[in-house]
Amino acid sequence: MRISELADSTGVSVATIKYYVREGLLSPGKKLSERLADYDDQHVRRLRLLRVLRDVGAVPVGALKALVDATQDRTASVHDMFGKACDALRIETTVPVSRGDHTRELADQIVAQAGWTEVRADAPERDHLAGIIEVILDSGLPTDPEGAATYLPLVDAIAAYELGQIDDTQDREAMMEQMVVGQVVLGEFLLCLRRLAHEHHSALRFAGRR
Amino acid sequence: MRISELADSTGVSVATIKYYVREGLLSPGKKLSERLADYDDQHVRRLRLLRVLRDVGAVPVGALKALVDATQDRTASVHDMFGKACDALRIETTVPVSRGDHTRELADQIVAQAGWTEVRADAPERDHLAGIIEVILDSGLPTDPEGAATYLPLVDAIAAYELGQIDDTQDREAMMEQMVVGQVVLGEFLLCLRRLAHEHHSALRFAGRR
DNA sequence: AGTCTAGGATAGTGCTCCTATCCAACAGTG
DNA sequence: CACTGTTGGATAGGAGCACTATCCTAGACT
Repeated sequence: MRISELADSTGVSVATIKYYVREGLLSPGKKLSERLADYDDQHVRRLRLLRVLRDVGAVPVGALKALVDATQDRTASVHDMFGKACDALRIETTVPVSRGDHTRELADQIVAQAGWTEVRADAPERDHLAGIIEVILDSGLPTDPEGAATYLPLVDAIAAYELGQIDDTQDREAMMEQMVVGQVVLGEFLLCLRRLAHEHHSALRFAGRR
Repeated sequence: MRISELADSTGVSVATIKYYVREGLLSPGKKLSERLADYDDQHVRRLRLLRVLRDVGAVPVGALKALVDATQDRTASVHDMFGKACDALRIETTVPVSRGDHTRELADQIVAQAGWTEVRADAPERDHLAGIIEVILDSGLPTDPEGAATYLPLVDAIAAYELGQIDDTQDREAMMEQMVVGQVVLGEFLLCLRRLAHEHHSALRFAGRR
């Protein structure tokens, strides 16, 4: 398959494909000659994946690169690979770097309380959680921070379900794809459902009120 | 309070404050004279809110404007106001406009199954859900689409809890603020917890595997 | 009286994600 | 074999967003 066919069958422009190749998101086609290369189904798959992540998840190109790199590293275990994927997909929102150890302690406490014993002690996600907690406390949200307890079993059930869906009879790359798409697309799905539920419950409570 | 003091006490630059005023995110200070205006605590609050939404939620400035406008419209009920907030906060990710009615039906079915009877029949969120479902089906995710059933009670519990936290003894604007911050910051909180849970469950399942 | 600052307008910056153009080297076609 | 068209590679250009910097003059403060 030549580059123009690849473009046609994915709906991504030739210029964009070249850009992705330059950025290392897509391997160059197998060179048939100096001026002709061959692309295969792998390229189609990869390109579709990249577009879904960008279109639905607004994943920045740099994060996509990190994802690709993580898949490439064949020395890492599947779990380490997933860990890198999580790190890459945590969109860099600016949460304050926790000004004290207090919120970090709270974060660790939450993880412990949830029973997530396998989370690395130095996972960047823990700091991120601490940052978010700090924002919550600062914002004067009426939410009692201990209310985290409400979330934990629910979130755990969701994550367990999602992980359970992964088909581990396939190869590394396919598993990574499932993990990443699941994280991004099902994340959107989740937030979308949540907004719908908000609308419903808000109606019950505030429908007539001015 | 003059503009420079407002800038100092919120950490937002004077130039940015002027920009926000221009964009209608912040009302101009009360003019004391042709060349001097007075800003008060309301401005500080608003500015802090805007920064949290942008920093944590990466909410685009245009969406912030929509949020402000929704708050301003005093003819709408609290519920309508919340509805507009939801619409504004649905970050415009490009999900395909459902190519058939099939996914839209699935979406409606899910809403019905969840028991969210109060969701408007023409809520844009329904179409968004349909789009996401379409992406899920297209991606060859191993997730059985009926698996939505797993999510519904969990999401419903989360949303009900969050709505329950809103303190309705306060005024419109304060309620809106709680709603919006809750949606954005607690949304981040939720996704962060979910990533942690993913790490835990992935470790249990794939720790040793290459 | 002189310096400083506010407010308003407008232009420019930095970043990201493409998109367009140019080029020489082939490939396929008659 | 000539001709048209496409390719990979390089590089420049452009759109959109969220600011940021500059300029200006009326008025405040000392």
